[in-house]
Amino acid sequence: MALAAEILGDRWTLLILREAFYGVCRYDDMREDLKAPRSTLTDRLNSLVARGILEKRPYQEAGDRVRQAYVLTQAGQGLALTFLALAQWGEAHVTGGAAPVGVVDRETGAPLHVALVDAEGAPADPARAALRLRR
Amino acid sequence: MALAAEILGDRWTLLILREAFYGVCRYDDMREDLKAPRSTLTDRLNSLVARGILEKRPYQEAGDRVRQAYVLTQAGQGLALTFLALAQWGEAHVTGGAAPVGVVDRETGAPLHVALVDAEGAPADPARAALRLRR
DNA sequence: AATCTAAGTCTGAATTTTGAACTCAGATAG
DNA sequence: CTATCTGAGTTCAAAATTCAGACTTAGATT
Repeated sequence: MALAAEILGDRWTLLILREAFYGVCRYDDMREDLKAPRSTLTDRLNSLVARGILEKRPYQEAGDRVRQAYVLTQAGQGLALTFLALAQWGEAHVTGGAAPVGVVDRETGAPLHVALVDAEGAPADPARAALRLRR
Repeated sequence: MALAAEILGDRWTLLILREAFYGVCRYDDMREDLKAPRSTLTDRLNSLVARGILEKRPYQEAGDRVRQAYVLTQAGQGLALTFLALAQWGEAHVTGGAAPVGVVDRETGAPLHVALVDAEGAPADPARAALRLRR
């Protein structure tokens, strides 16, 4: 987890990834949303690409020149659960219970949540969880 | 989630919280484990206390003077799922699948994992999840 | 030929982080 | 009682990072 901390332990990186999860993928759009300094944004995007979390994909809209899109890789998508858990936490503990957002199924709109489950999918109490070395 | 990013978006804060989850609660123990500069560690611990994530609790061991312990508050405990999800991600994507650690039930040792579930507890695909404003 | 725009690079000033040394208060040793 | 030790900080100057804002570049448009 030390490496995960190294990757995510940065104010802008977390926010950039949130943008990516929202589907924002262009440099200037992110810059506008986040109001991050250009040099810092460039730097963070490059590290995320170097780490294999984002991918720089050239694309071309009709009658326009080639642009760069930053999109989540498979590994980047894998962070979704972490972000959802974080959003859920913010909802419960930071905004004081008056939840402005919730996690839902994007098609049916049914409420979803992140939970700890055992091998059979039965819910488990997070307080019982421990990190163990595997053999 | 912007606030969550503000709180966690920091290299040391993430590592400090990991220590707290492992049960390390004394300043000097953390300093030794993390090799963080004293001033930075002091600063981060204070912000975490100010945010209500850690609590500074005086305690006294027999024949010793009073010490300070930094322990997770209820809100801090709430971050467990986020951390477990992050550990699970690191396991799957950073360490290249050769997982050194896993999440288990601390009493039975049964493997656990973080998952997205619907209202009935049935598993859902994280790719289907979206953040929505609540009415 | 001049202008526009997305996506940068460059620059010097402001802020944050760092390591090392110093402080302070209570416990314990001599 | 005086000296010493230790946990938990402060303080300080040097080094690294971040910032805002100006400049650059390569295609597309006027």
